Amino acid sequence: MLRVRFAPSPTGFLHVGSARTFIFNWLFARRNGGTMILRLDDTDVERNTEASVNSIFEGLRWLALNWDEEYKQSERLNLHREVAQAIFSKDMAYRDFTPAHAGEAEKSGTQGTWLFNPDTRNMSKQESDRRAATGEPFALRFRVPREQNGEVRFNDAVYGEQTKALADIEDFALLRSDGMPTYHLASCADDADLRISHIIRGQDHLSNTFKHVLIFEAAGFKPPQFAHLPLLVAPDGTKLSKRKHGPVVSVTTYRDAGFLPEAFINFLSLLGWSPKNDREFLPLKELTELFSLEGINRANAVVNFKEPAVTPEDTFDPKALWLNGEHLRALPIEALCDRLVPVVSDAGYCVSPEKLLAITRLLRERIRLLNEVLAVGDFFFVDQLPPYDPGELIPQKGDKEMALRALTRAREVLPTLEFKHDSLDHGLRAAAQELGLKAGQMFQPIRVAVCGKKNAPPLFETLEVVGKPKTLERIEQAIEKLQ
RNA sequence: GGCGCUAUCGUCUAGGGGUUAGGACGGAAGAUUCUCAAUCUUCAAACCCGGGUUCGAUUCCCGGUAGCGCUACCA
Repeated sequence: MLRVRFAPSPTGFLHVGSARTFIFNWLFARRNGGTMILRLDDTDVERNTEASVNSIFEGLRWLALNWDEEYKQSERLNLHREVAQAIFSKDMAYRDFTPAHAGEAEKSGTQGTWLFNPDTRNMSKQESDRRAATGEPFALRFRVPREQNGEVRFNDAVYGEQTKALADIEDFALLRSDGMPTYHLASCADDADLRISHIIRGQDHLSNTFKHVLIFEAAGFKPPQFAHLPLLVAPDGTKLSKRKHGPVVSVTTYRDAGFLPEAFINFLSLLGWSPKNDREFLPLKELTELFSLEGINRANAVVNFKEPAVTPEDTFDPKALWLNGEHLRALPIEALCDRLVPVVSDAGYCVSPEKLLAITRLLRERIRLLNEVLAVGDFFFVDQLPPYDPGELIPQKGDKEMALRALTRAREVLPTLEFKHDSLDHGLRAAAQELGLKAGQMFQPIRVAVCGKKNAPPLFETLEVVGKPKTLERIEQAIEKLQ
């Protein structure tokens, strides 16, 4: 039975790297009829927050990819301790009475590599037992059998055969001095207990995997299949981090900007994985059918945002924006309209369903993010147009006088027309001809008058939606502006 | 410092002992059009460096360089 897990540690919001790991696990599970497990790796009491747990669920809920089982490591501490005890009883771990953080300076700082502390590693069983009996706190360390001169090996589904000399692996901790399991122990104990068959996770764990193999074997478990994913990095090449890169790496930033979850998933799936058939636009269904571990790449992938990020162009990878536009346009018009409802109402606008549907039709090819309807189609929603430069009313190769003539003629003609595409088309073209204007020279002043900007959807359809009273009112205002 | 991993257009990637090194985004130009967008066409744009192996390497091997990761009683 194929079982995979996504195991975030709740120390911040859900970021895109984690989301991608989740997505790859999900795709793999669904592709192969396996079980998707969500496990909160919350053994670091110091750094875990409830807010982070909520934020992770919030992000996952938005993705709308379901999981089948759910666990919390903090509720499984007995299991972790049992596994630690089993390893200790085989003498493959030992007590380290060094106070926490005491050896930090020598360990990490300078040039030498810290591997173990001979004093504690070689402490006699009698002394160890005696000191433990007095209640002196200790951490439990794995006794890496370095004297065997052997190596640890495993076969990674992405990176291939991996080996590392035992002599290069330090005596890592299994239990902290407060009795809490470390990540390595808890993770392996749970993976074994939950019968995880494939561990798909970030490449930052590739080096750790040697330790994990050691734990699995010491505890008598068969290690699962590992598949490490290349990291998602910022344009500067460093690993995406919440601290360094801020909200641009948060899943909720994408949600709040008006991404469609299916587009977001599509975008992330293409970072570090390829279907190898030149397809880029991939709905979830196809992604699920196409996904395989063989398509996973080994080199880190850059999420191409710009810093400092202010506009969507800066904040999001251009391909993400493009893909979202594609997914937007692939949606049936009613479905897109439904997605737009909360965007419009959250902005404080009140529009009838029929009108919003008509607006959706006009805007769908002009937006890449849901929220762009607000900026691109503001004139559909507001009563009073925001201020604009009256100079915009002046058409190509024309002057103020021409704009005025076009608008005054429009003011005369429009009341007599039915506000439907064909009627407006005939009426306004005829008017242009009478005035000796090109169609564009007639239309632009009207467009700017009604929309408050030069770039907008086609004129007749737009007027149809804006309606006769508002159109005339805005033309009137434009004429005043020009005079 | 030690160990591990990686290296194809600006970015995401395909490919692989002999190719005009393919696609996508983005960029440029053009077509279409009442503007914009969408759409279509075209163009510019890459095999990190040095040694091998070979008739022939971007591809295989070794070395270098660079980047990233791990090196915590974080995960």
